[in-house]
Amino acid sequence: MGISRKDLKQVIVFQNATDDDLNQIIQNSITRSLEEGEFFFLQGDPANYLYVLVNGQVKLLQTNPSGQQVNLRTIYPRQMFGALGAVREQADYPASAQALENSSALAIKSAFLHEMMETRPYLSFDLMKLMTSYIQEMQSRYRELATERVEQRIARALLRLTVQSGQKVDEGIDLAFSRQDLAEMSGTTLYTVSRVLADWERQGLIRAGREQIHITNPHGVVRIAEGLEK
Amino acid sequence: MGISRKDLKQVIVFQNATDDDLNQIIQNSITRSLEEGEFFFLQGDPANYLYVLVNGQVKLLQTNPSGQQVNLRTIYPRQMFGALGAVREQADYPASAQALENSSALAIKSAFLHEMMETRPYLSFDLMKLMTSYIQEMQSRYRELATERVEQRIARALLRLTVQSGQKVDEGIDLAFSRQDLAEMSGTTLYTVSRVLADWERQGLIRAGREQIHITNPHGVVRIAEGLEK
DNA sequence: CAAGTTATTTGTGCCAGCGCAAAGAAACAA
DNA sequence: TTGTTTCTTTGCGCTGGCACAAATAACTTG
Repeated sequence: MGISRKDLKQVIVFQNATDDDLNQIIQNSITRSLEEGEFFFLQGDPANYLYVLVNGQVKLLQTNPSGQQVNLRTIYPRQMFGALGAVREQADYPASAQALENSSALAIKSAFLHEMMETRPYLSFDLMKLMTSYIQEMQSRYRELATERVEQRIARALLRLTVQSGQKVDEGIDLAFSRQDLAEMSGTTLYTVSRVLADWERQGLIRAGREQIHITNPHGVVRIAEGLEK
Repeated sequence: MGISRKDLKQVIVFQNATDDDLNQIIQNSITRSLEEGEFFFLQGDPANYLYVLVNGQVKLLQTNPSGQQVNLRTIYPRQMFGALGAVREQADYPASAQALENSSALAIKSAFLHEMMETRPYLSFDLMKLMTSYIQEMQSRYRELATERVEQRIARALLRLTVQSGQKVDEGIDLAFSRQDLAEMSGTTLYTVSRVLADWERQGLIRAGREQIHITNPHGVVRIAEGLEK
């Protein structure tokens, strides 16, 4: 199952690409399909390809020498990942990309995009916009981790997920993530996440189940995220 | 005191610029000189200018709604800062830039660079390289903050500073930073930094004074940063 | 449906690191 | 020199959140 020009045009970085450009990109790429749990690439691998997720869900994570890992971001369809390598030659991926469910992605040769960018300003330009948003997000998350307490960070993680993937439901929002996921996203442990969620459930803010969270009172969660509640 | 083409060429982002480009940049910019403690811009201001530091030292910091702040990075001469606004129109600075000592910087109109980039691929390209390095650094720091303990983070902060600004001395490295600075850089409090440094001094790793740290045993600090010591 | 696997909850103990406060030391001013 | 400011140290109490372990609970598989 391939990807059409029209699909590719939905990708933020390619929104200004010409049809001819898109065709070239498609010609210089292949589709990779992975099962849940498999990796598109590992931290430290040479960054020879960049990816556009076609379907599924992919987690970007970084591991430190002693094996602990943190979630950097979750990738949804039509988003690009692994693009850092297209900018510097001979770069290595600074993070790993793991499929959270069966996923397929378009793999574009880094060197090819690199070359295209040298003659197509709009492309670098759109990629830069993407990068600035990453920088800002990482800066905010860094600040949050440094200055905010766990409850607040978990609330923020939930809200971020809501924006990215939660389907709005009349009486709340449904999310499908494990305590472990949440812990990695908010820089804490699954034990703490479990306790906090149990607490919120008692307060009637959410209803929690196995690998899913239903936010019944989004406003209350926002208040916690903002640090308005103690 | 102005800045010459030759100086500007030292700036990483402008390394591939033509003389004509550099002249244009100089013509579309002004020099701003600030006293210690003053701000080039504040978080939330419209990002109308980007800066190239000519001399002095500038701290980029982010503040949360309740006023706590974290250090994002320190800028040294010939480095660019506040560039995010050149990419998105109508952007606001996501952080504040404060002069750590009397400093002067070349202020370039964001809109002007924006325009230049539309016709000069090399420019966006070099700026992208800079951005990727920021992203990677923020990702690492985020991971460190999430998974490493205070001692380790302080050691890393010291090493980062060593690379950026420390003059190598035969028997060690001299750094001029306050406990407060170190605390903001490693996401902790000045009390903790003070205690940790006192401890290291007892172990003979460093000698510490008011606003300065002399690393006598760099290798030992590296070991702590790597997490090899308990 | 029984057994196995994976996710979650919860109790308990513990300590790293925070926050406050107060005192000391260095730098600066006049 | 003496006061003032700024930076640093240190004692002390406190607690948020971690670590481990064990019990549930939910899902999967044959």
